[in-house]
Amino acid sequence: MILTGNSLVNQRSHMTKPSNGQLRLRALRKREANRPSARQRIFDTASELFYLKGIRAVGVETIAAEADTTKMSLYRNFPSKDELVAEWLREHDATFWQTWDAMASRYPEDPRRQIKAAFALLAKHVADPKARGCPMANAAVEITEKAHPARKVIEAHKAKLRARLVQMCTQMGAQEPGLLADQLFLLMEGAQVTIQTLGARGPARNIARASKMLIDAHLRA
Amino acid sequence: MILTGNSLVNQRSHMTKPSNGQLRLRALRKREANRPSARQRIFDTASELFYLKGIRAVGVETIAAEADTTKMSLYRNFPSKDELVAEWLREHDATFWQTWDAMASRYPEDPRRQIKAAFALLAKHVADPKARGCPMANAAVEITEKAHPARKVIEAHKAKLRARLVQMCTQMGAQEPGLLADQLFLLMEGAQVTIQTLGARGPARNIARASKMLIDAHLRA
DNA sequence: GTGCTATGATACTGACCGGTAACTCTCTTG
DNA sequence: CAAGAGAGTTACCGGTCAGTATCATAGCAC
Repeated sequence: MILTGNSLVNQRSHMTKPSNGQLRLRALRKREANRPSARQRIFDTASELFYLKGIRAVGVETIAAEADTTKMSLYRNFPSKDELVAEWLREHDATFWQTWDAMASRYPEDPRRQIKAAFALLAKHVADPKARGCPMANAAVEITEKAHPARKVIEAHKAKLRARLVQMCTQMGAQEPGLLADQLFLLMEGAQVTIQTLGARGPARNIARASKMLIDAHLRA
Repeated sequence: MILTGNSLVNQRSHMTKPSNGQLRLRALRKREANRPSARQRIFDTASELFYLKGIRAVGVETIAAEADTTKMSLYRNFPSKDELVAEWLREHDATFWQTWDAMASRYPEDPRRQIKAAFALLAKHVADPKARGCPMANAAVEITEKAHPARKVIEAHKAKLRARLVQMCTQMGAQEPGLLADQLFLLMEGAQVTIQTLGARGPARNIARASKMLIDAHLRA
């Protein structure tokens, strides 16, 4: 115990109280209508930071601070940073397929148009100067440990995408659907990775034409 | 100073000496004929570890230990870890173009064969189960800081590669050399990145056929 | 009111990070 | 033999890492 002026101040500083001004501020912020839960804020912040700065470059402390909460709330909602990363990718997988299926259902029975729409979406994403490629592929580059919980999410996602492409190419009547699907896959992955080295004005900007030409060549055969 | 038994032992422990056995071992290893310099060992070890485990995943201490030396030797030969990373990529750039030019000079005036040979090399690399894609592209994913010394190395490398492809496609007589070059570039980058998610049996294994078909389609036009 | 749940705040652990100081040893070159 | 360069060794620095313990508080349900 330390004697300060005429008041007793407990040495354990987690017992010291914030000023009244601070208290009122926090109370106000907490009462904000529709304020997302701590879990949601942490998840959203982590998703953004992982994508923009990279997984290893972002610490849990930074995530918590940026989400306007503390590390304890992070660890109350997620078992570990690795699991938070895996969760982020799981959610990305879910929304990816949601978008994909919505797009596909707009052109039922027309795989050609579906693929065209998919590449249009990709072209749009790849033209965004803030984009930093595919979260899955980037994570695969950063995470080399075979046992990391995110790895199976990544591999499953990419395997599913490849299978979908094969399916579409088959429906389209391509003579070598496997080859065409892989070619399209390589174009997609290439576009996402090149924007990180040559930007939106690099090879990625030709992604739509590139895919069209490839499909035409296959269907001509 | 501490009195231990009847001998004076300086408290500063960096003055404590290793056992005679340790000394003899180190002396022997040091005298090994043709043992590369500390700098070389550090550089080689760092290159391998950065590539296989990732840049951020490898600490300077680990590099030094794996190179059978210490951190001090690392910092005597390289100003910082960031510069060591940049050096690694600079060397990769140099050997890349050495290989490329050697390959190109084997088929002078025949850009078609040159490209075929380039993709054959890529196919071989991509089939290696230990390969982890392109060091440049991987580094670009890991390094998000705009000021990092490695960034300009990466961007210059990829820009040069793209320019070379355009040049070759032009020589080949393609009607849209820029488009063909970008398509080939996307295939290359895609192949390197997909082996990290779907392995050598993924889409990357069709890289040679994919490029051939693309070139054929362009030349037919 | 009384709990209960979610959240907040702070301090702490042990490990590791990149980077440096200070000193010793050995080999080479003159 | 002397001088210098290259290399090795250990301890240390301040900072950050992921993860935990402990207590406080605010809102809600009953």
